[in-house]
Amino acid sequence: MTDKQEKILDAALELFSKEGYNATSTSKIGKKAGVSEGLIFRHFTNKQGLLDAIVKSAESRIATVIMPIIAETDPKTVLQKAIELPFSVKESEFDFWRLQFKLKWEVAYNNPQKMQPLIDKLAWAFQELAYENPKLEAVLLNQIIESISSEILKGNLKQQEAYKSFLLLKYKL
Amino acid sequence: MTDKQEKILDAALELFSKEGYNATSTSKIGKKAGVSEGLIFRHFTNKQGLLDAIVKSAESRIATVIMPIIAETDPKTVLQKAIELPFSVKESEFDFWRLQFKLKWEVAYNNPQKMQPLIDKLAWAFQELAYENPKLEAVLLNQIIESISSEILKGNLKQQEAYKSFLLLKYKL
DNA sequence: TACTTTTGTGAGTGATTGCTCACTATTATT
DNA sequence: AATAATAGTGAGCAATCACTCACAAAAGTA
Repeated sequence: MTDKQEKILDAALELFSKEGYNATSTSKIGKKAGVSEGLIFRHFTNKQGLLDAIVKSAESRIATVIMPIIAETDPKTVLQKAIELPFSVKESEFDFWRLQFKLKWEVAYNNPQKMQPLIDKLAWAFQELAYENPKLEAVLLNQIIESISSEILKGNLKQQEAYKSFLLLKYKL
Repeated sequence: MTDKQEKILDAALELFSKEGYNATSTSKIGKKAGVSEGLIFRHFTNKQGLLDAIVKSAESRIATVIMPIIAETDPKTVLQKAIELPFSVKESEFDFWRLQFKLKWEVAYNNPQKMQPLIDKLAWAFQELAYENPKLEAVLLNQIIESISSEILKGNLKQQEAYKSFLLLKYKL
């Protein structure tokens, strides 16, 4: 991975995230990365290949975030950490996460369930805590977490601290 | 509103919803609508104007769906109707709703909070039912409703009936 | 009927798109 | 030092983009 390759990936991530995949031209990416347009195709074959590279690197990044929750052995802590997840996203990573959510609405990009391991762990936690319907509880909480994330990324969620406490209370944490 | 104008709007709605705004060319819209490309610009000025027309007609459509809930006087029925909302969307209207959700991620399109009246009504219902934090409860339930809707639109939500019952039970309805 | 307005066409516009390619600069291998 | 492989450039490609415009058909009005 050369220096310029990373510059290209960074520029593409920012532009795809802010303007969208189709609205971003390869010429814009080259300009933003300070690189000739042709180099993009040398390294990533085509525009889709550039997106693929970004998505691939995303998978490990997502795994990193989810891992500490999966590894947790106390069910209450699992829920707590899961709820706190969206509130702890750093602003420097907003571009990255915004792109992830955007891609969910792009038919072109086939979206595998990257959050499934987390859902499974949540189901386990709810089971341990003797909830009546642990699987559906897990699906619901995962939905809540994702929608909080997207609201935060869009800058729409006010009084985040109050909302976090409210949720923790709801799950008796 | 001429016959061909509606044909254009229908074609644009379907294409914007399925492929995305930027990925849809005006030539494709004209072809799908069975109309010369130039006619699009005669009636809607430019491509953005076409999207604007769709969005404008969307507002009344959304109001129609929300109205019966706003008009409801029994708090429990308000919650029940709100929860049932996403499960009752007809497949023939999927294109329309999918576009609404897609636009939320387009920076280009300035998104006013069309659901605010519903959130306010939910807050009122929770207040009536003596919930501790009615406003945050309303925000949460609205988020749940929206995320269920998007999961259904993406074809990702299995066992819908079980999930609906589960939610109704959670809110003691 | 004569005239005006609106609806509709389709060829044509310059700009931009994703991408190629002949070429040079740099780095790695022998 | 000579050779090979890789990294990088930028002009140029056909295709497509959103959009215009001169014109014809249809509809409305007198």
